[in-house]
Amino acid sequence: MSDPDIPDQTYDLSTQVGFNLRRANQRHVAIFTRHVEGLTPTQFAALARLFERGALSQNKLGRLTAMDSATIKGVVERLKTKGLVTSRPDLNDQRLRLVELSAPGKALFERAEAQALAARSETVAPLTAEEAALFEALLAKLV
Amino acid sequence: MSDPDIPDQTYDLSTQVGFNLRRANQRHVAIFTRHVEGLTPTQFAALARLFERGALSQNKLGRLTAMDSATIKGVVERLKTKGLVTSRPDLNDQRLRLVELSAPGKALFERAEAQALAARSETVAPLTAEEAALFEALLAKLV
DNA sequence: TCCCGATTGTTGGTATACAAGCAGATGTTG
DNA sequence: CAACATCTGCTTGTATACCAACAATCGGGA
Repeated sequence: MSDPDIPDQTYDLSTQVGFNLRRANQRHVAIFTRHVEGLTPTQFAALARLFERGALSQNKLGRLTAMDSATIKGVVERLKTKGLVTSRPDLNDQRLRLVELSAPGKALFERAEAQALAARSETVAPLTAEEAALFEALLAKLV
Repeated sequence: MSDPDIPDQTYDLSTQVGFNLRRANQRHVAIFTRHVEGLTPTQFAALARLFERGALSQNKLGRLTAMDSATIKGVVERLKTKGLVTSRPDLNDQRLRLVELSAPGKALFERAEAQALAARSETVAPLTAEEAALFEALLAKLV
């Protein structure tokens, strides 16, 4: 996974953490894309939240998946195009649009869950089990 | 830094690493943006590589900064618009476009370096020095 | 020398990601 | 109840990020 063009030692230290966070994320997205057919990581995250919580307003769903309102709008739109979610106005609060999993969306998520698990395994494969647990704990402090 | 809307314990475990990598990267970009005026993290990375290596072909610069040819093209274009880099054809190999720092680009990078260092510090601030070193070492195995 | 595979840069398309500004709906407070 | 701040969702603009396809160029081998 290491590119001989990118030196490990001589790289400007001041940017390493940010640069490597970006690269690690890129690598994970690539792995996820190979494992999970038809869903991007963000789309999968949205489905996961809807699966665990049921109907949510679009903005609330965005907060739960770390996307701002402009981003979640596009994600929901594409999920709707695929028939995985539906959206309808909230009758009690006319500002809200309630987003909900469709039956195909629920079925797809349940299949995708195992694939996402495989992607996670491959992502942390360069680490031992102990290292992976430690890394995840430290990473959780940085979000 | 933690969002009460995003539960720490009950979140679907299968996506945690990828989801948190994405969030940690988002947080770093936000911190970087606050600290470094006028440069995105990717633009800074490109300037850093050009600073340490001198003139580089566009694709080579892309590989050194982990961007594909389509992405690096846009980055170089915007850096050129800002007058921070120049580009010219390579006389020995007509496929190549050599990209090089301009004097203002070099000056800006040298100022930005300290700011990027501050951004790095804030990014790992939730960790102790030992934890940060460990995290960086583990992260380096994942890129 | 001719051919052919590999590399470079470009383009078009899709998908995040965020800032800023907007209108409509809501809720609170004087 | 009326003024006001807040929230929601939308839109525009900018910036990654990657895939796929393409033309021009280069390099090596028959």
